[in-house]
Amino acid sequence: MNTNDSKTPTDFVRSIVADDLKTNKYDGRVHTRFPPEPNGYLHIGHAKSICLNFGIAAENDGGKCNLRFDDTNPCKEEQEYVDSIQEDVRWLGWSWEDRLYFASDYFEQMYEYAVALITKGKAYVCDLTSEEMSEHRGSLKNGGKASPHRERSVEENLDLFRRMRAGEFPDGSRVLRAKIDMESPNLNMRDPIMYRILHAEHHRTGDDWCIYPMYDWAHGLEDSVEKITHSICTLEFENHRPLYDWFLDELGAYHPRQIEFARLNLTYTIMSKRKLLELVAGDYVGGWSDPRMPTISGLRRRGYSPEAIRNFCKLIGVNKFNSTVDIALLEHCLREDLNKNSPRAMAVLNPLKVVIDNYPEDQVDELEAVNNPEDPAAGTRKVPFSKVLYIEREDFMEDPPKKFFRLAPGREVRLRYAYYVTCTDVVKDENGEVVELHCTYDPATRGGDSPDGRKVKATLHWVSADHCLDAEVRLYNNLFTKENPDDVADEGADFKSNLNPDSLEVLAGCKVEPSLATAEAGGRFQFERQGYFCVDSEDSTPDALVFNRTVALRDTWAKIQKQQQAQKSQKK
RNA sequence: AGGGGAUUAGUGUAACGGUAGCACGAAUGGUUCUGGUCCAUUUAGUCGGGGUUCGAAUCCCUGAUCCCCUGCCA
Repeated sequence: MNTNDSKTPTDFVRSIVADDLKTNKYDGRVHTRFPPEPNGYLHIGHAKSICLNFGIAAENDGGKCNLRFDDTNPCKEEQEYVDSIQEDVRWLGWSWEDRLYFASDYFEQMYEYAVALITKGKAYVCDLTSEEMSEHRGSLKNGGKASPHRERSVEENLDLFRRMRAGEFPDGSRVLRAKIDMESPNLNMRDPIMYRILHAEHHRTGDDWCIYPMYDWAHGLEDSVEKITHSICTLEFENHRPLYDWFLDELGAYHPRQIEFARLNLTYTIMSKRKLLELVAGDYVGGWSDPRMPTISGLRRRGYSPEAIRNFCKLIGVNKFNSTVDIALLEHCLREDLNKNSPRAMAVLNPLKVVIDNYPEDQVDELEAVNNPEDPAAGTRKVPFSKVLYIEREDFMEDPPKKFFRLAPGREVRLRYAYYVTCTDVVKDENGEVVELHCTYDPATRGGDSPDGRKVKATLHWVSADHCLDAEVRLYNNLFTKENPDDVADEGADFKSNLNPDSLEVLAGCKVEPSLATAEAGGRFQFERQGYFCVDSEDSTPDALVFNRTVALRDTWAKIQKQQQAQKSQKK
């Protein structure tokens, strides 16, 4: 079945949207938003949210989705993140058209709304220190107690708040709080802070402001100003919804509906921006776009296609309970897309020299190879064949076990698109290491088929020694050794103790077919019988090719080998 | 005696009182000039206990388990 064509999944969020459309709750409008804080790079978990928000907008007539930066905390946010986020959303294939917004653009409006709330007697300036406020807040089981400043007059509050904005008070000396209910079992309703004083430079507003709005106060207003219909966020904000509703109701402002869904978890992966930042800052990886990172930029550099990621997001569904998706599902979506769309090439990662003894010394055959068996339109190309070749070292065994179908002394195999060859001799060095093979070829099998109908059990990839290009190949494995990287053995250890020391393996001296000379940065290929690879977009040059392994092909031989080894060790 | 949310094969999800289905994974076989792809088959589930009903994953009661909430983060 072609999962790309599978119809749009129905989930509880889409059901709510459909119901609201039916009852004409928002005049038939559907307007969502993706509201990242620009304090890190986007990752595959964000892709789930992006596909949900932009997806819902795209599926409904006239539906819109805004890209909005929730830049209300100047201490953590940077322009670099603003830029990368836009690049990533675009690369994933979505468009916010002309609706690029910043929460910081609404600061003035938010200020006026705050004045309105103060005037209504529903907000007050509080001078408690953060420690005192924490004490006053009470605990999960016990109610809080009122701040001594709770009953300040409207006039005094207005004056104090104006002076907060004017910069008359130092950081942390005062806050503006909503006057709600210090007894509420929901801690978020115990007179939450709306504004704090922060004499910090904001990446967009500079030093225009020294008071900054808190999330709960700001976010609903942002949604309201943009006339969002469905404000989709993650589960941990469920407890904040009463506050979201309270602010908008007290203000009598346009009121979107907040809906919470479960964030994505993936096996062998961390999704916390804080932890990802820790890996980058601590040089555990080569940056946000390291191909081992679950960031969109990392996946892109690794060779993922946007289609694969979008299809993955479609398959995982949307729900209200936490779950952890098997990374194998992501890789399945990847292979499915790459299999259909990547041109094939031959590349020998771990070369073993082969001399075809009965092949003429200076002859070169130009053999025709299929570019993509899944796509006839991709056409064919010529691959040069000559007397000295390289094959994959692991495609030869001197003493092959059962079920090993590849080359061995005296055995005949096919060289893909070329000839049948038979191994006649094995050359070893002083350590007994195989360094060269001698074979004979059957000229009648040119192109790869035997006119007498003779069968071989294996087809090997190869390159011509005189024509091939050298390349570096980077093999990637899971960044963590544990399904759940936070599952740490020792007290005091953290997720970094589960980092996989073999997450990157660099292979030098790989031999690739000459057609790859013109491969463009980021270009994706299937190296036949091995996996999907792409030209590294940062380090590859025409003189020094670098390929990243995006994902290996499924490998049943590896499974058989594992079984055989398991059986062997059982017998012992 | 805090509040909120949730629980369907190994994993992720569907079924909205009417045959528990799909995908991934795993296993087996077939096809194949990639041990890939493709095809076929198999595997395996409603958190427990009560009820309501002709009929319950779905409604009610009850218990268990998991997640979130005491930042001047979002």
